[in-house]
Amino acid sequence: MARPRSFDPDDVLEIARQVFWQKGFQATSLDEITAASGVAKPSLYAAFGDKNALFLKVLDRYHDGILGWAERVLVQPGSARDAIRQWLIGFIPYCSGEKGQRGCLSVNSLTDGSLDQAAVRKSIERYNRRLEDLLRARLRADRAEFSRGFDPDITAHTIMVVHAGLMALAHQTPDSKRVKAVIDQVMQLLA
Amino acid sequence: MARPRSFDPDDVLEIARQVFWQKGFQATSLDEITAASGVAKPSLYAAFGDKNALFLKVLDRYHDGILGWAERVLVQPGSARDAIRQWLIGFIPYCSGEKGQRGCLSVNSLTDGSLDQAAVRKSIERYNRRLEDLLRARLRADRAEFSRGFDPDITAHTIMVVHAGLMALAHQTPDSKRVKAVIDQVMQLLA
DNA sequence: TTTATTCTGTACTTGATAGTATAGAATGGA
DNA sequence: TCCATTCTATACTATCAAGTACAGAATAAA
Repeated sequence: MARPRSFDPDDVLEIARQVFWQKGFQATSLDEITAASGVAKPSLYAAFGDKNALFLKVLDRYHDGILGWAERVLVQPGSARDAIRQWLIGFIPYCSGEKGQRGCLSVNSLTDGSLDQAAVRKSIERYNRRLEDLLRARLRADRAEFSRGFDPDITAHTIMVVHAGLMALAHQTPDSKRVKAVIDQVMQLLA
Repeated sequence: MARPRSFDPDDVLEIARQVFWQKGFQATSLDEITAASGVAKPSLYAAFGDKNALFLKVLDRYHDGILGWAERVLVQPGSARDAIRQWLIGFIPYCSGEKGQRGCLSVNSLTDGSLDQAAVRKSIERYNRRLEDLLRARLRADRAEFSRGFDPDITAHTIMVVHAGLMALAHQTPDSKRVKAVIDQVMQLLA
């Protein structure tokens, strides 16, 4: 029995994500989000809270999206090798070429010294922990694939490091072939 | 025949580096650098130019420091394996524990979307290129160490990716043992 | 149609910061 | 001692962004 909201919050989060992703948290003003979304500041504040809270919602949404996809890919039947390889290959469009230039919102935020808000750190830590858990679980489950000395725990972490490195260097717009070659080489560790 | 400068520019660059490194470019105000260095803004502007120029000088100085060290370590006698291993091991104090929390100034700047100033990109690209060149040159020179299928070029790039990944994840203050385990595992690729 | 309620848009306040004007201080030479 | 020159410190301006007050618009129920 009141005036309904004139925008879809999820649409605005999607637009805000693009702006934050492109320019980073600090450099993004709410006026830019207003301009991009057509939603004025008071409505943004009413719907999402202040700038920090809005960013946190955007980041969580971003994490959920990637985690959902990872859960699907990393649990598929077949060998652990193939599942993990496919998972890494799936990042290539996002860490090479023009599109890769923005890198990964999560890695960008992690390396942003101005974002020491505890909540942002927590969100990223949780995200990384869950990804690594998925990798480790799969490697442990299919341990029979690998040689005797194989260590699923360290390997899971190494893959996380490689993933973060690819996303960091994505800002230099590497060629997708180059990225693929790195992934192929790292996959040698799963043996 | 005029009043001499009352500060050593190199000292100020060192202090500015610490502040920029801790908080990032955007979040660092010149007032903070003034407070940390004791040098007032007009003197900073006279000596270094505006904030962008100051940051660029800081970043170049940072790059030169690491490159100097890399040149020494990566050219030392013995096997390429040992040289590269030692080089990676040398980063451990900077990408683990309390001290590692700030990460790497170069990686942090690379992933900072607000820093699309061409000059900063160039500086980082040049730095990464020179590091990768050093790695590649050493791997090529000692190719005899490795098996027939070994590819020095891709391996050099993979090491750069791992390096960037370690520096990105450094912000989560990993245990140094964990970092060392990753390095040990990646060194398996040099065989 | 009226009304309570919630949303929206304009315009404002407040605070922070990049960059600078200007006056005065410190130096080496005449 | 005095002066030309260059540096320094205070204080200022201008700009920009976060957050908000308030008036008016839109809805559903009565």
